[in-house]
Amino acid sequence: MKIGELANLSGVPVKSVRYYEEEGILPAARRLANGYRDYPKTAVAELIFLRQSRQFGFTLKECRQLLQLWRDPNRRSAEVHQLVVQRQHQVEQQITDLTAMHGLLSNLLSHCAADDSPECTIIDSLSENNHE
Amino acid sequence: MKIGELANLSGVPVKSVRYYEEEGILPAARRLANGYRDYPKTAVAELIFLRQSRQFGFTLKECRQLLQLWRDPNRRSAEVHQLVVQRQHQVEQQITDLTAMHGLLSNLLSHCAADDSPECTIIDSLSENNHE
DNA sequence: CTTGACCCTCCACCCTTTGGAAGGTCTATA
DNA sequence: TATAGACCTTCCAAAGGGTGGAGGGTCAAG
Repeated sequence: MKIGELANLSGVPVKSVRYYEEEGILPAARRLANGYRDYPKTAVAELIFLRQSRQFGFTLKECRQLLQLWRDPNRRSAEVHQLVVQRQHQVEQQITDLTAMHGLLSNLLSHCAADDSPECTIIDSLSENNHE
Repeated sequence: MKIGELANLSGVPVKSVRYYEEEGILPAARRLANGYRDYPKTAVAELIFLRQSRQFGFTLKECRQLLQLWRDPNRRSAEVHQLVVQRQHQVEQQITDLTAMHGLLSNLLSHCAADDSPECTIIDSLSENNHE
């Protein structure tokens, strides 16, 4: 299977497949006589797994670990679980941060006249030094 | 005022100040005879405003707009308001996305045995093709 | 005269992709 | 047979928002 078909079947862009190979996330593909990359059928599942992992926000490094576990028939599911828990914590942290930010933005918005005058409580708030 | 003092007073790293200048977010600083950048006192407030805006998640492009409004005595506060509303929407979208992701991750975690066996429902779920 | 704290510029890297240029290869059709 | 067009290849650059370091200049105190 050539890279275009793999990309189609997996939903991962051709460019990304090549990038993953370059980064060592995927093993270097076999080559046909003309230099084209040649993939086995199993590569499709691998790429799908990779795409799904990325969608869950795992970095490529984490995806590499996940892929290694995916390929390892002797993996311990606890290890996979651990990686997901870690990711879950990051997501929670991000939600916390964004929620706080949302509150602060609401605060800014609620005090602003939002008219044609130059007086602007938002500008004023952003000018305050929260440093130190 | 030299760049180090400006950095100290504003809480923005020296490197970043130079980067902002290079990116055209800040006007090019005057230079002393020895080539050192020389800032007026007002630059401190400018940098503080910039730092605060960045903390609210505005991109540098948006910060440039905000800074222009900040400097403009004839600004319309409605325009500032608009930028903040936009940012607020982005934050809401991100929270929505992350919350959905959090739910999916919880789902993954709840079904995984997390022990020494290789059977792993997480791996299985990530292998499913949600594409097309 | 040296030390140390500043300052300068320029280059490279982080991460993940995407776009494009320049070129090779294969198949189908005129 | 020529050529179009759909593939494939590699390499370089851009994006955002900085950060780190090399290599060098400047200045005040000791």
